[in-house]
Amino acid sequence: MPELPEVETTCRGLLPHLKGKTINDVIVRHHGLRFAIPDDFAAQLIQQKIRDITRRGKYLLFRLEHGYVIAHLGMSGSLRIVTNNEAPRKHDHVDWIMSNNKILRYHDPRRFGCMLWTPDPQQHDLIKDLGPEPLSTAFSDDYLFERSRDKSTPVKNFIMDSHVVVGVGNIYAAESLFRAQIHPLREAGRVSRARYVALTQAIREILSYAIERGGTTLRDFVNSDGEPGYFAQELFVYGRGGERCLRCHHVLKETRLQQRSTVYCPTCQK
DNA sequence: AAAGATGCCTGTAAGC
DNA sequence: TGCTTACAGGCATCTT
Repeated sequence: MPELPEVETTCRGLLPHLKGKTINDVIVRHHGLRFAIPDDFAAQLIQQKIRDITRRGKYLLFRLEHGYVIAHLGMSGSLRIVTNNEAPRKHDHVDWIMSNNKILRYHDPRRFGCMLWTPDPQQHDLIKDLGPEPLSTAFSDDYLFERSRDKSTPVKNFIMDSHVVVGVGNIYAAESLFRAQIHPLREAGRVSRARYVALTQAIREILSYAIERGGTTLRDFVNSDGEPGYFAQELFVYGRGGERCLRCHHVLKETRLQQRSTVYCPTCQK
């Protein structure tokens, strides 16, 4: 499941292969992604240079000469650079054939991702109301506290809302709440300022560490599958329901929030 | 307006 | 062994 660190790593990995190159052709083998790829998608891209690739939340933004492509990897998507005309495999839904004979190949078994052209992503419905980047100064120590005062939703739901802050998926929500010792079911509006400062810190640290690690692990996007950049051996609670807390050795509890498995330590997290 | 529920998908694991 | 079923989850969108 690509979380923000994997998307950032993808962005950095693709850029040197694609920046300044022209899209010579686009092959859509399966248009049924989260949002159907329209028939004129290829025509909107062909003969355009890729000026830049950036990330907003978990969205990748390809800046072309005219407009942008917004891409999302959903939970099973990946983008990689293919050389030597390697034959497409199952679930390789889209290829961009580039002027340097490389191919940008989109692979997504569950097809929860998307790929679409837009004149201006800042005005696009998917992008325009997103919360701040967790690694930016806009995600200040006081931000979550101020935004949460009238919220009765569980704090885990609150921090996973991309309109509040982007890039905190299920894994990192669980891990950051554990690190900040906050119970995931606690009402967002009833978490103190000091504890939100700790939570903000935890989110920043965990995400930047994962990006750092993702960068060294994924190295290059040529002929390699972009495997997740988080590391099971470094998870304190996610996927460990029923096992013992690594901090206090009590048994970790598991419940469901927004149909998502939610693991926490009832002793450490209040 | 806010919060909870739903649906999109398929690979994997568990159960019979 | 082979079949069936449950589960995983980002996030837009629908319902309450």
